Amino acid sequence: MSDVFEALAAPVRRPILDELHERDGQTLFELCSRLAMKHGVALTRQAISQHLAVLESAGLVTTKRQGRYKFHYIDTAPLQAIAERWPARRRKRGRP
Amino acid sequence: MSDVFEALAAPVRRPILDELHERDGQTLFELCSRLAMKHGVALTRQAISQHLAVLESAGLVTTKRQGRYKFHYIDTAPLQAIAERWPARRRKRGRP
DNA sequence: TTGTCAGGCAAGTCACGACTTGCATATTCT
DNA sequence: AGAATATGCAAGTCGTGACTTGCCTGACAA
Repeated sequence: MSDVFEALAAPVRRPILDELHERDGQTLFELCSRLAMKHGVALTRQAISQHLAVLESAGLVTTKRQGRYKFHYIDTAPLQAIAERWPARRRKRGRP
Repeated sequence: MSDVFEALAAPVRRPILDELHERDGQTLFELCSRLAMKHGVALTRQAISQHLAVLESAGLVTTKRQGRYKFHYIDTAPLQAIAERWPARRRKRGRP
């Protein structure tokens, strides 16, 4: 589970999740072009591929191979677990 | 808000939040000893201090100065926002 | 005032992660 | 078969962040 935090650390990986959240099941090339267009991400294909590998090993992205294509799907389950690790508390005293 | 992710990236900073979540309003020295005891964190006081500064600038920790003591409080509000950025979706197709 | 305790500032080292470049593999099309 | 497409592997560079060390500031007590 600690992989999730490190996966979200890099600023580029958040737009990747945004993209997959908006349009699930994209291929690597698809993601590259859409990230460049809408999110201003100017990275090589290999860079995006490495980021996807990190996200996948963190459980935030699952993949499905089909012929020469590899489709990427977002999995938001680990993200929900973050908020549950430190549940909201009542305020003990007034702090500005 | 992107500071929150970078703040959570370092593995040592998560036990710090755990400690503050369990016992809110600790001082720096208090945190150091308790982290060493219960979480096996063997870091210098300055290291913990720097981590607390990162957590504070990310909005995850607030502080209150009182005499020569500085009390630290956890703020879980930014953590809830993480889960809301990528809301859970219905599964589009069966993926293992 | 002098000593002690809590915390802060600054600079330096060091390792790890992010990107790139270059080549290799596998699948589909003609 | 051969070319084009989609992706993977490996090594190398480079910057940034995590820790430490050393000294300084401010508050309280004797």
